[in-house]
Amino acid sequence: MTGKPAARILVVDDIRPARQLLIDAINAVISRLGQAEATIVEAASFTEAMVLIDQGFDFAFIDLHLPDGRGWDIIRSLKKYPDILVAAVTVMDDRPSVEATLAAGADGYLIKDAEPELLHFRIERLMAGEPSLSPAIARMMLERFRPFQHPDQDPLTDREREVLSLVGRGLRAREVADQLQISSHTVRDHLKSIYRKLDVSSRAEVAIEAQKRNLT
Amino acid sequence: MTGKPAARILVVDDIRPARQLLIDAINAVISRLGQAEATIVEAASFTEAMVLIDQGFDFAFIDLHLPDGRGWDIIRSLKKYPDILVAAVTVMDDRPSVEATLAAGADGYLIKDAEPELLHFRIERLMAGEPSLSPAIARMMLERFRPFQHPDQDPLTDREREVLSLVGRGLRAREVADQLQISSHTVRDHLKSIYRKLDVSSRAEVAIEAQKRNLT
DNA sequence: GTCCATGCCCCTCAAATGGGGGATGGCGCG
DNA sequence: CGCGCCATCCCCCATTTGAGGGGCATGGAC
Repeated sequence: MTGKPAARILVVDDIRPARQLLIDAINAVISRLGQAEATIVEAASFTEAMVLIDQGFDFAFIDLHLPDGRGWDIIRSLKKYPDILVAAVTVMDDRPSVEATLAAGADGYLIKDAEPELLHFRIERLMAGEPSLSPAIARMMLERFRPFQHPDQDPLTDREREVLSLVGRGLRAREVADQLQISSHTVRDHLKSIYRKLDVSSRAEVAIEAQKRNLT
Repeated sequence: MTGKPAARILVVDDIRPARQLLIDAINAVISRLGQAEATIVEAASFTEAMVLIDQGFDFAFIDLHLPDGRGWDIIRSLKKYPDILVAAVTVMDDRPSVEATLAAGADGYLIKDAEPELLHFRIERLMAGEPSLSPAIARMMLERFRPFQHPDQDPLTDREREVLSLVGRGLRAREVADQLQISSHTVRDHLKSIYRKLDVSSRAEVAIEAQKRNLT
C-alpha cells in the first residue's frame, strides 16, 4: 500500500559500511511504515553533500564527522527549507557537538547505537514527523532548562543568587534595591561579592552567568 | 515474569476520571512491560500531593492545573530525589507552562491526547527510563536552541549585530573598539542604535538579547 | 540631482558602575 | 567566648556608561 508519495532522503556519511547500515535501517523503517518507495541519495563527503542541498529532500541523515567539513554546516544549509526533517547521526555525544547541531536546526540527534533496533526506532519517529533525540541527548537538552544547582559547590549565597537573578534580567542597582526592599548600596555590595566569586567585572557578564544558571 | 521490583508511582490530578484514565494507562504499560506489580498512590490536590513527597516514589505523573497549587511546585519538590522520574500530564502547551515545568526538573511532558495510544506510548518511554516529551513540546524545546533568525524583519545592521555579539560576550566599549578597529565613540553610537531598535537601555539587557539571538 | 540610511567620528554631562575602604548586627560553630 | 560568614548600610573616587548634541563620507533609492 502506498501511504504517501515517495520521499526523497539524503544520507551523508564518509564511511561506506556506515552509510549502508543507515540506508538499510531507513529502508526497513519505510517498509514497516508501509510507505511508497523512497529515493535515497548518498553523499560520501561534505563537498558532495553541499552540492545536493537544493534537491528538495524530505529527510536527511547527516554524519557529523566528515573529513572535509562539519556536518552541522550541511544541516544549517538544508534547513533553509523549513519542511525538511534533518537528523544528525553520530557517535559523538559531547555537549558542544550537540549544541552546535541543534543550533544548526537539526530535528533529530541519533547516536549510532550498537543495537540497530534503537536506531530503527529513532529513524521511525523522525519519519513520522516527530523530533527524535536519543535519550542521552534528550537528557542533555533537559538539563539546559533546569536552573543551575550545585548548592554544594556554588559559592553564592541565597541573597547573592537573588541579586544575580534580578541583575540578570537587566535591572539596574536601584531597581534591584526597590525590588528587594534594601539599600542600593547593599545591592552593589552583593554585586561585588558576585563579581569576585564568579570572576567577572561587568553587568553584561553577570547577565550571561545568570542565563547560564537559568535564573531567568 | 517479574523484571524489576515493584515500582512506586504517584499520580496527581484533581479530576477523578482523568486520574483513573492515567492509572489505567500506567497499568496497561506495566503489564505490557511485564514488570512486577506497581504500587500506585493517588492524590487529588496540591496539598494532598505535597504530604506524599517523601514516600520514595520511582515515578510520578503530575497534572499541572490544580485548584490549590501549581503542579510544577510538586515536581520541584519531588525532584530533590534525583532518581525519581517525573512527568507533567496536562492539556496546557503554552510556552510559559512548559518552561516552568522543565525548569522544575520534569523528565517528561505529556499532552493529554485524545488517543490513549499516544499517551500509553509516552508513559512507556518514561518508565523505560527515557525523557519523554510529546512531539509538540519537543519541538518547542528545540526552538530554544536555534539562533534567532528573522533577517528580513531584524532591524539591526550587520555592524550592529557585530557589536551586539561582542557586547553580549561581556566586552566593554573600549574592548569592542579594539576588536573591531574602530573608535570607542563609534561603538557607543552603534550601541545607541541597538538600544533604540531593541528597546533596551543597559549592557545587561543587551547581553540578554544577544543570548536570545544566540550570538555567542 | 536630492534624500536618507549607514558607518564613522567628535564633544559634553549627569548618572551609573566598579573597586576600594570601614561599620553594624545576627547566626552558627568550635 | 571568639571567629567567620552573612546581610545590611555607608563613604570615596576613577572610570564607564547612557543620553544628548553636531559632523562627514558613501552609496543606494527616489
